[in-house]
Amino acid sequence: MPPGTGRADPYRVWLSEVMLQQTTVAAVKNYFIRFTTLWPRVEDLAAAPDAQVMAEWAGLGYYARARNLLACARAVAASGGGFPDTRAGLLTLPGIGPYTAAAIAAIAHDAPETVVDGNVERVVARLFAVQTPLPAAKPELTALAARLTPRTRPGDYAQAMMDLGATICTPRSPACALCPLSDMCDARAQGIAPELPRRAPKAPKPQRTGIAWVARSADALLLEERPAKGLLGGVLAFPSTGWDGREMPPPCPADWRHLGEVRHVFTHFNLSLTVMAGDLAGPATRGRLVPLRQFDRSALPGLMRKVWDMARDQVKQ
DNA sequence: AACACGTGGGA
DNA sequence: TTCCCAAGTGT
Repeated sequence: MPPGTGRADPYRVWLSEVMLQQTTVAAVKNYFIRFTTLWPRVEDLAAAPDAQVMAEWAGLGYYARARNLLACARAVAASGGGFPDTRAGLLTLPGIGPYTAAAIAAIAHDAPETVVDGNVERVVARLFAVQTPLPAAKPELTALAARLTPRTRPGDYAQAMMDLGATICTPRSPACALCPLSDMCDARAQGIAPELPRRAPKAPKPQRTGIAWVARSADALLLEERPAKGLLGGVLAFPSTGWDGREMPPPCPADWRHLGEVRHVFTHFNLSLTVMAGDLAGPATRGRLVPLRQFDRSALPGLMRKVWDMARDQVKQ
C-alpha cells in the first residue's frame, strides 16, 4: 500500500495492534500470519470456536486479549457494518482502549488522531524534557503529543513516531546522533535523554509456589480449561493448585512421582511450580482426558509448556 | 488510582 | 543471574 492512502484493512490493523499490545514485533509475527491465514476476514474469526482461538493465541500471553478479540470480532460481525471508523466508535469495542482506537483510526482511516504508546511517551518525554515520572506523566505526555500530530498523513506520522522510539530513541542508549529530531530535543540539550522518561519505583515481585499434576491414562493426558477470568484465563492447562500456597488435593488418584520445579516469571510475581507425574488410577475430579494423538504442546501457555517439557519423557516413555 | 494480566529478548 | 521492559486494557 502506498504511504498515506489510509487504505489498510481495518481488520488487519486491529488484529496486529491488539497482538502488539505489550508485545514485541518478533513475538507477534508468526501469530499474525497464522491468524490471518486461518481467518482472513473478521467474519471468519467471529465464527471460530472459542477453544480454537485460545489455542492459537497460546504462548502470546495476556489471554484476556484473546477473549476480548473474539468478543470484538463477534460484535463487529454482528453489526454488519465492519469496524467503526472513528476513535469514539472503536473505543466502545472490547479490548480496544485509547491507544488501539487511535491507531486504527489513524492508520486504517487516516483520521488525525494522536497515537500514544510507550514509544511515543518516551520520545515526547525527551523532546520536552518532562521530569514527571510515569505513569502520572501520561496525561501531560498525551497533551504534548497531540500538539505534534499533523493533519496530513496522521497514520504514517504515528507509525514513524513509534518506529523512532523503537529504533533510535530507545530506552537505554538512544542514538541521538542519528535522530532527525535531535536539534529540537530538550533532553538531548540537557544531556539527560537516557534518563527519561522517569518512572515511579516498582514494587518487588513476591515469590509464589504451587503444584501441577501431569496425569496419564493409557494414551491420554488429563487437562483442563482454566477459568475464564483471571490468570491464564480460558487457556488449556495441566490441573494445578492455586499459587497462593494453599493445599489442594490432586485431580485424580495416582502414584505421584516428583519430577522437579518449573520457574516462571509473571508480570507481578515469580512462580516456582512443582511438577508431579503419575498414571491415572481412578476417576478424575477435574479436567478431561485428551488423547495424546490430539494433544498439541503449542495449545498450552508458556508456563504449561515448561511443565510438559519436564514431564514428556516420563509420560511418553 | 492502583493493580492484574504473559512472555521473551537484550544488556 | 538479574533486571528492564514492549505497539495497553479492564476493573
